[in-house]
Amino acid sequence: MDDFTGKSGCSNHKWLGRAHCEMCHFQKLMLCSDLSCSSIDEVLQHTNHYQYSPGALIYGGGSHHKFIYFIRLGMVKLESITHNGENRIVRLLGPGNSIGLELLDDVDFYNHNAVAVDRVDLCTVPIVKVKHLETCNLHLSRRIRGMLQSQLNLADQWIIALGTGTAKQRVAQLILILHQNFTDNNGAFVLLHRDDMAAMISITTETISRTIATFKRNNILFKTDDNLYKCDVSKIEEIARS
Amino acid sequence: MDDFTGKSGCSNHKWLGRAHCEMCHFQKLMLCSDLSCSSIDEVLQHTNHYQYSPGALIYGGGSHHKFIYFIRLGMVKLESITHNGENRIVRLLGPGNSIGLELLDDVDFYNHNAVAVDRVDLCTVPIVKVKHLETCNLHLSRRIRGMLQSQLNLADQWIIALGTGTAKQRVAQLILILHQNFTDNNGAFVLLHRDDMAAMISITTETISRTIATFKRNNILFKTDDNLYKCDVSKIEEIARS
DNA sequence: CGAGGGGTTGACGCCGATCAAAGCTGGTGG
DNA sequence: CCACCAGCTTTGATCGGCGTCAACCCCTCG
Repeated sequence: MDDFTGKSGCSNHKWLGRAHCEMCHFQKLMLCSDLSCSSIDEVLQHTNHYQYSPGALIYGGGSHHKFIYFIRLGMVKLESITHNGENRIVRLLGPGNSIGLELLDDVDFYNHNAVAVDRVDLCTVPIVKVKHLETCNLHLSRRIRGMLQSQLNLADQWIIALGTGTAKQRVAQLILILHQNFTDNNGAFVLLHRDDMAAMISITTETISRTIATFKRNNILFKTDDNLYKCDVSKIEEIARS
Repeated sequence: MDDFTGKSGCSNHKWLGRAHCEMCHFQKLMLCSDLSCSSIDEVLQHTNHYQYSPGALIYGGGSHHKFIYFIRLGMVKLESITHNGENRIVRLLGPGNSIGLELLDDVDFYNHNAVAVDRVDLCTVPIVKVKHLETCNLHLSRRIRGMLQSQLNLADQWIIALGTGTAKQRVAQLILILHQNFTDNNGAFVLLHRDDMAAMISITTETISRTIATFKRNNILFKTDDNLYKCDVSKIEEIARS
């Protein structure tokens, strides 16, 4: 189940081949320009491209794979367990972000469970390779710092937006986040499962369901396609801002 | 008011001289060992040591000082404004942490208001100097990444601990955080103002007051000195874990 | 067809917000 | 030195929002 080195997919993920970074629009982001001390080819030989189906576990807090994951497609949720045993989602990440960066700090385990929400495409790079590159590639180390900073900004936004206010306000904030960060090319977004929302804004699934139902009735939120939604942004904002 | 380059203190902060990093236990952390491409002295000439009194604003979200701050002593709160205009505290930082790192990403403004809770001692380093060092000093760039990662861990903990559960549980979690991270050498900690707590756990000051009152009555929390408290850790944990 | 999982809706009770008032403390001025 | 005031904290009474428990609906899958 934890076979990340071989080629064949197991139940929850599928190997799509070595990464073709020369064709990847993330190359300029992650392995930019001048690699001086190590050949980029050497790294690429250890970079694999996988696909995960919805609900699949990418890594668990207890596991110690030694990889960093660069998200190419789809949505990943990072979840932790609270002290009284509940699941809590602390971040929602999309293409361009990467997960597992905590391993750069010489710790043995990931801090969260990472779970695919959508169908997710990602590239895995062995942590030792990233560490090695980091020591000699200025752009990469900057890029990594930037990714951490942006995740920190996300976490702050999470605290501010989803931790305060009434149920209606929180749901509205969550819809705003989905609308701003996870719209497809038609401007529509996928509504998460009720219990995922509950794990984000600390409100019961029933209350969330009720709130969303009233949003639909008031034509603030409407289904465009199967499980695809659009929203009246200004009204949602108005609700979110109390 | 924004004079950070001169020597004289203004109302809310006092210049304590150039930094004496050779005597500072943070040197090994921030400006470690081998500085190859730039002389450390050049940086130290721009590194100042300041002291802030309780409640003083270190920097504001709107201001663009160009400094990174290394906290040497005391407690700093980072606060943001929510969409409906309330203050929300997103992080509590102590000695060894640094604030203002977001400026490394070529943004013009800080992300938060940074306010001294205690009396705070800190060192300021111009952002351009840090950027310069970062490009040529491997240890420093690793150290910065580590600080960002630890702040990200703090933010996650914040989301998990303070965003979930009943009022009683949240207050207990907050006390645990204070106990774990901000005890003096006697094992006691300062209880924050009620409205600061309110800004952390999203609960009204009245409810917080009531909760703390019952904690005191049940001998779970007791005042040892003027505004210094200790707590029965196991009982607090028991409450926090529902 | 039935079983099962996720979503919706309803009824009710409690926790915590809200409004109000009264202690408490430190600072200021007479 | 005391009187006074302002700001913070505590406590009380009341009300509403949300959690809880339960039933039901809808869709998918076997």
